Amino acid sequence: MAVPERANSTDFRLTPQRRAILEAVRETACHPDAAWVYERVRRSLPNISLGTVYRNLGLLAQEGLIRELALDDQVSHWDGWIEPHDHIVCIHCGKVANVEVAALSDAIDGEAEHAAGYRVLGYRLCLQGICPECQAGGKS
Amino acid sequence: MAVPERANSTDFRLTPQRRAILEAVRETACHPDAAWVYERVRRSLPNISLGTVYRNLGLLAQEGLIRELALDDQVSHWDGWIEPHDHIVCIHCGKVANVEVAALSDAIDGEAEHAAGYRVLGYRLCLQGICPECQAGGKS
DNA sequence: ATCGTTGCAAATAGTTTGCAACTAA
DNA sequence: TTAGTTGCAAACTATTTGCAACGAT
Repeated sequence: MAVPERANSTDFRLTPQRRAILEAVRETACHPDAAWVYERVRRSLPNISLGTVYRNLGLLAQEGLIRELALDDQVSHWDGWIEPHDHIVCIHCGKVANVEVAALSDAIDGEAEHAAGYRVLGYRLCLQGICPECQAGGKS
Repeated sequence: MAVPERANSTDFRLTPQRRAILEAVRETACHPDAAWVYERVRRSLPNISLGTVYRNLGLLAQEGLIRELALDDQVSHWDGWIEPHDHIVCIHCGKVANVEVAALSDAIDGEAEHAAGYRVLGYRLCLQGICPECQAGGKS
């Protein structure tokens, strides 16, 4: 369960920019996109560029330190929690929460033989719903 | 099970462009993107513009005549089969096939109470795997 | 010295939009 | 004659890339 502190590649330097990006993604529960991370990191590193943020979000994910989310959005979102889990998106406000659908992995493995002859390696699941706040606000 | 021929809105005209786009999406099993549809439709309507294709893919989906896919791709894909079903993408060649994971809906409903207080309305599932052709081609 | 990394700016890809002309009821 | 639709082109958004300068080993 320990969060990796060290990257996989030997020649992957954890520069101040990368550390700040990693911390920004880890410290929030909001599943941010690149623009959010950019604004957040600029507080401590005002000269960082958006290109560097994009570059390093991808590289950090490649190193296994963060995860790219599979939301149905046209912008990429990122998650500092790298254990396998899924997400639910509020269709009203867009807020994202983590969900663990334990029974799902089994259900999917059980259905694998129906998968048109494909060998099934994994899945991406994203639930849609209404968050507690929007329910309270009278959204149906 | 009948495929709708008529759109939901009264003032939605099934113009030649729209009919051609609809037929193109329905006639193929390849789950095409806008560029593919554009090229296909240009055979019969050489002057159609890409903007019209984009516009009408969205409108046809809004009318319930086609579906937008929830693949993990940065480009939108479309499906003429509008009954609820999911998809599996080959991680080698990108080919998309339909899958029906019957047990899934129940499994997800059963897990709904764990969904961080959200009211669960639906889900998007996309399996990843290796297609028969790539398996035969020696891909692991 | 080397080689990964950065900031900047330009480029790219996919998609959307404004608008005048067109078209069917 | 009106309201929806089209083709065109420009605009837009998210992201990627080329490159010279920088910096840690």
